[in-house]
Amino acid sequence: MSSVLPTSLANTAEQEAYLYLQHALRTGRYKPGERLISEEIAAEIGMSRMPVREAFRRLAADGLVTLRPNRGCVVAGLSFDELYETFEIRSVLEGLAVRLATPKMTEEHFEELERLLDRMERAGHSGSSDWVLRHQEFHSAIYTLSGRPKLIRQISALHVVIEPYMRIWFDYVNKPLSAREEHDQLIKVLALKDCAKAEEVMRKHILETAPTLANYVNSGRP
Amino acid sequence: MSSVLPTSLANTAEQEAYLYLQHALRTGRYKPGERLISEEIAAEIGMSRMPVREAFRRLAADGLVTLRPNRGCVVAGLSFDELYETFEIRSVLEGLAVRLATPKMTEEHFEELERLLDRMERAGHSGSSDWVLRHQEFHSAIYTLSGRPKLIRQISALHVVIEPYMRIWFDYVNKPLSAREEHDQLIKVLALKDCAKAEEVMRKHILETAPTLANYVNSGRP
DNA sequence: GATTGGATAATTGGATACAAAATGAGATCC
DNA sequence: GGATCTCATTTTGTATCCAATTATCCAATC
Repeated sequence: MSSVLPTSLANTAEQEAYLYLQHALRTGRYKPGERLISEEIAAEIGMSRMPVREAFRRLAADGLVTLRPNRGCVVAGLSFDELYETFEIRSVLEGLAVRLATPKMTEEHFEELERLLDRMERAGHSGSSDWVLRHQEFHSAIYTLSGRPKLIRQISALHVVIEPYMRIWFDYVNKPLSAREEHDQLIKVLALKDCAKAEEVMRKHILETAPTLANYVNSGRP
Repeated sequence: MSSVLPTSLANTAEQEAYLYLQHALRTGRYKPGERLISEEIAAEIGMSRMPVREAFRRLAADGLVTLRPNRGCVVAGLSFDELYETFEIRSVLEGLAVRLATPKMTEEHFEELERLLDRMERAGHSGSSDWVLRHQEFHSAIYTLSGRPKLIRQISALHVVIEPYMRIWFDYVNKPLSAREEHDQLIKVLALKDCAKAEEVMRKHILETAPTLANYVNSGRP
C-alpha cells in the first residue's frame, strides 16, 4: 500500500520523474555511486530527458544525488561521517520541534503516539521494512505538532536521506525490535510537559541510534 | 568588490543564471510576491529559458522563490512567522555548530574574530549594507570551524534567505552599530571553552535579534 | 605489463519548436 | 455598476535537435 507510486497524482512530468526517482532512491533500488543516465530514466517512465533533468536538480537539493557539470548525476550515499553529521543535525532540529510541540500535547496525542508505536512494532515483527515508514510516522507525529512548516520540511528531508540506511539496518539486525522500549520512555518524558527536558531527551534519543546504525551500514563502503 | 558577479566563473549557463538570480534576490532587487518570467531573465543574461528554469528549481529548494506548476516562479519573502521560524532554526543549527567548534578554537581564531568584528564595525559606519556581508563572515568564521560540511551548508542557506531582511533592517535603523558589544560578549564566552555554555549563548544571541528584526521588516506586508 | 594517445561512441548542456495552460482585456449579460 | 464569458496573448511544460564535453576502447609505445 505504501509502495504505490502516485504517478497519476503528478500534475507535471517533472513531478512524476521526481516522485519516481525519490521512491527508487528511498527504497535503495539505486546504489550509492551509481550513475543515473537521464535518457535511460526518461525512457523508463516514458518522457523526454528534460523533465528528468529538472527532477535531478531537486533531488540534488535534497542531498539524494550529486550533480556535476558535464558528468551527470550520481547517487549520493552517506559516508560514516556524513551519516553521523546528519544525525547530529536531526538531533537539534527534532529537539527544537519537540520543545515547541510539548506545550501543545494533549491526552489524545499521547494515545495516538501509543497507537503508532504499536503499529511500528507489528510492522517490525512482520519483518517488512515497513518498520522504517512507521518509525518515520511516529517521529513526524511529534514534530508536526510544533506548527513550524519549514522546520518540519527540513526534518522530513533528513528522514528521507537516511531512509535507505535505516532499511539496511533493519534487514541486517533486528535491533529495531528492541527500540520499542526506548520510544516508550520517550513518550513518558514528553508526558511530563517539561519543554527543556523533552528537547534534551529527544536529542539523546537520536544521537544514541546514530553510532549503532553507522557501524552496521558502512562496514564496506567509503 | 563584493558585488561583482562571478559569471565568468560559471561553468554552465544554469550556474550563471543561478548566481545572477541569487545575487539579485539577496540584494533585494526583486521584491517578494514579484513574478519572475523565465524568458525575460533569459534575455537579460543572454541565454535560453531552459537553464533559467533549472536555476529556478535550485532557488526554490533554497527557499528563495516559490514554484507552482503552470503558474511560474514567484519571489518568496518571509512572513513575520516565517522569519521568526527561520531564526529559531538558525539558533539550534548555529548552536550545534559553535558547540562543535569550541574545542577547536585557538588564540589565532579569536584574533581573527576580533578582526572580523572590526571590519564589520567599519562597514557599519560607512553606511553601506556591506555590514550584512561582514556579519555573515563573522558568523561563518565560527561555524566553519565545526568541520561539518552539511551543517555549514544549511546555515549558509539560511543566512542567504534572511539577507534581504537584514539589509532592510540596516537601512531603516542603525541598530546594527550597537551590535558590536553583543558580538564582543559572544567572543568572551567562546573563550571560556565551555561547549554547553557556548551553545546556549549562541542560541540566545540569535533568538534575541529575531523579534527586533521582524518588527521592523514586516510592518506593511503579510 | 602498464601507460599514453587518439578515434569513436555515449552523454550532457543548451536552443528551438510546439502544445497546453493561465492571464488579461474587452464584450456581454444581469 | 458589477459579474461573467470569450478570445487573443502571454507564459509555461515538454519534445526534439545540435553542439560540446566526457567516457570508452584499442593500438602503439616505453
